[in-house]
Amino acid sequence: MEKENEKNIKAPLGMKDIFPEERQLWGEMEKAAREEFELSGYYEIRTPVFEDTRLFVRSIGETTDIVEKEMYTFGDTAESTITLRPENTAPVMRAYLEYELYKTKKFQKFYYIGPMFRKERPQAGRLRQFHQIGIEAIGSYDPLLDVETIKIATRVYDRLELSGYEVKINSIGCEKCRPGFRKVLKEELSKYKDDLCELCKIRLDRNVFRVLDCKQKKCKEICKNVSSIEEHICNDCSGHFKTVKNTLKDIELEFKIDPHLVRGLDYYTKTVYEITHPSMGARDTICAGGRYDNLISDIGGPPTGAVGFAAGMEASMIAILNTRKKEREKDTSQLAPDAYIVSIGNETRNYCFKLLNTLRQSGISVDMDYECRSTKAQMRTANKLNSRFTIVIGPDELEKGVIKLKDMQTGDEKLAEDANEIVQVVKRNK
RNA sequence: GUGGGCGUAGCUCAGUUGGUUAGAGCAUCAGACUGUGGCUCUGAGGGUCGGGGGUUCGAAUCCCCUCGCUCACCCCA
Repeated sequence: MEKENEKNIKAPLGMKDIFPEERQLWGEMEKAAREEFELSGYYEIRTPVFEDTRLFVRSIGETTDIVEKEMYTFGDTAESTITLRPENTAPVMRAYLEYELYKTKKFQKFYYIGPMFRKERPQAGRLRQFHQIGIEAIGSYDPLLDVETIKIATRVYDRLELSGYEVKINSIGCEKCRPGFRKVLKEELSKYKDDLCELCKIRLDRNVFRVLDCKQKKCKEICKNVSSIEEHICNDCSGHFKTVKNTLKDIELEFKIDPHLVRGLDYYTKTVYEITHPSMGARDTICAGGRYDNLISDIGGPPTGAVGFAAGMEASMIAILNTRKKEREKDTSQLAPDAYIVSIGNETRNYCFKLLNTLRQSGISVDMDYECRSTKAQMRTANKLNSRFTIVIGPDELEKGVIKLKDMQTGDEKLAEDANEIVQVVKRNK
């Protein structure tokens, strides 16, 4: 027991610290996403990380794994519990409903960025606290919006120089035609029941559609003999799907129809899509989305069409790093200060500190030594920080009232009259 | 929740059939005519070999348990 207590405290399982070097890529992703989203009229909404547990139970589906065993749920009041959001579509819909946005402006576009939580075993690109970037277009059934969201996702990835990703789409029907297809599928698959894997035998009753994306060879073979969703969806869904496909072609967006693409969350209807990347491990989806025309009515609102996607930031990042050149990873130029002040002798330190603040005031990023180290050590630090300039202040400079400026690229040194002159030179070289 | 793999210095790893004070590279720090970086050279610090128990004269090495990480499954971004 005592030994347990002596152990160093670590970050909780499946939760990661992000340090400055790698955070740069996070910033890049966020910037690319925000700019693309806003270019298309999507604006940021921030919802709480906690929600009433019932929101997720109703929207995601009571029998899904997420709700059954992966949610972080805590007691709130005596009667209610709150849950750390496992995804953000339901919270955004909740906000839309709660503020009755549909009354004043039915059609709205939002985007969000932030942490999500699912209590599962961590794996490559899959953590307990992970981050998603997503968009939601609420208040329309227009298939053009399905295409718009897909296009936006690809534009963000293009901007981040991710190559080789694949867009897969499918239609899973609506509440009218899905039950019929579910029944047919179950009947057809039951004929092969003995050959299905153990898991699929269970899925047969629990969630037939999941059999379609089983990875077992035998199950895959069997699925080839089964009729596809496309043959069974209603005219409305079929027409919608056709428009989506044709529009994607019109705007020359490459995609593949994947009849086995099934989503795990209950609220999806009609169009579902996924963006995958081959460089990943077994889990290759970096972005997934689709239409969810029943979600708002499921949680108590008026019938409202909606479509959107969520991209996993950690997963996307792995894909991006896999395709980028290695030099870019090491690029620390963003973290380098414009100048580093080397102070020689203790009596110069106060003067240096004043200069430091003057320069910062003028927009120059600058730092100095706080460990009273030798001149050589301070120079080494300036070099390691990749600082463009070094400012050297010793007793000589102090006495003459000048500032020595060294260009670390050329090695040239010169004397400046005052801080303002330093600012000019440094800014010229930015 | 289920299965596989792996835990030796801050990092990447060596470590022979069990055999003295456990090593290297990189990184860190310090020096090389004391006011100047990168390159080179020299040196230093840093490890209860994940933890606990067992076998043995002797364990990083063999056995058991445990914890951690990781990959995969279920499921999902």
